[in-house]
Amino acid sequence: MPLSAELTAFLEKSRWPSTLTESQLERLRHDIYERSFPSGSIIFARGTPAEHWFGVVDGMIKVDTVSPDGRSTTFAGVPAGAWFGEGAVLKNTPRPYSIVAIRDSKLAFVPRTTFEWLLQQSTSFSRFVIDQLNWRCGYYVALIENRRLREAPARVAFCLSELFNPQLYPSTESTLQLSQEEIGRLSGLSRQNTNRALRELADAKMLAVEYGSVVILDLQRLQEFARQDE
DNA sequence: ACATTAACGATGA
DNA sequence: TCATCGTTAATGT
Repeated sequence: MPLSAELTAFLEKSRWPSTLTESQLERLRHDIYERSFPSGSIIFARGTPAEHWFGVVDGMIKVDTVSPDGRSTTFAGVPAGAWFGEGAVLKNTPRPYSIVAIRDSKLAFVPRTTFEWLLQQSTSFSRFVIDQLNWRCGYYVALIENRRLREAPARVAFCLSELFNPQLYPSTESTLQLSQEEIGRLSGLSRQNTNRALRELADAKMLAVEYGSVVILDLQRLQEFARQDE
């Protein structure tokens, strides 16, 4: 069965497939498949076995947990163009987080056996996965620093600007279709605080607030504002 | 004090 | 009609 044009284009713009040999690509094309999820749907609940590595072809997903009393914490937002889930696949343990579609989304599924096979077959693929894990680690170190030392606007600036991390999220578009509620979850702030922080950032012309989305106007200043220590 | 939650009307898709 | 937004009031630590 031939791949859809959309999935083919997605693989072509991803960094790692171009480093594979033709026979490795052949197996990848054979094993990979695509599925769609409506906004708000739970793609995988916490605790389900990690049988796949994922690419976000379209839309946006988040990784979060829900406590017994119904409150949720978001650990990461993953925009279109990114690959994720290697941690749980490598450990071969149940997923410690839920994966939820924030918008209507399309995901590429790479089965665990294919993923493991590529790791063994291709040093450049292994290197891609190592780099990916390393950048994630760096992200969480910076996140902890940011959250302990900075005020709300800088926290929001950090979470938004990190969605443009070229290694982890290489093709994020400047309009982020995120409600202020979701941005609050990502930043660890209430919606009301998020709203105030966003309008401060908008006053400084770093971004523009629109209905159901924010438009990044000056990514460099947003990054500087997120990281500068005061 | 301060942030978070609750609650409200207004407004956009 | 429903989601989202901006604001104010109540609540909690």
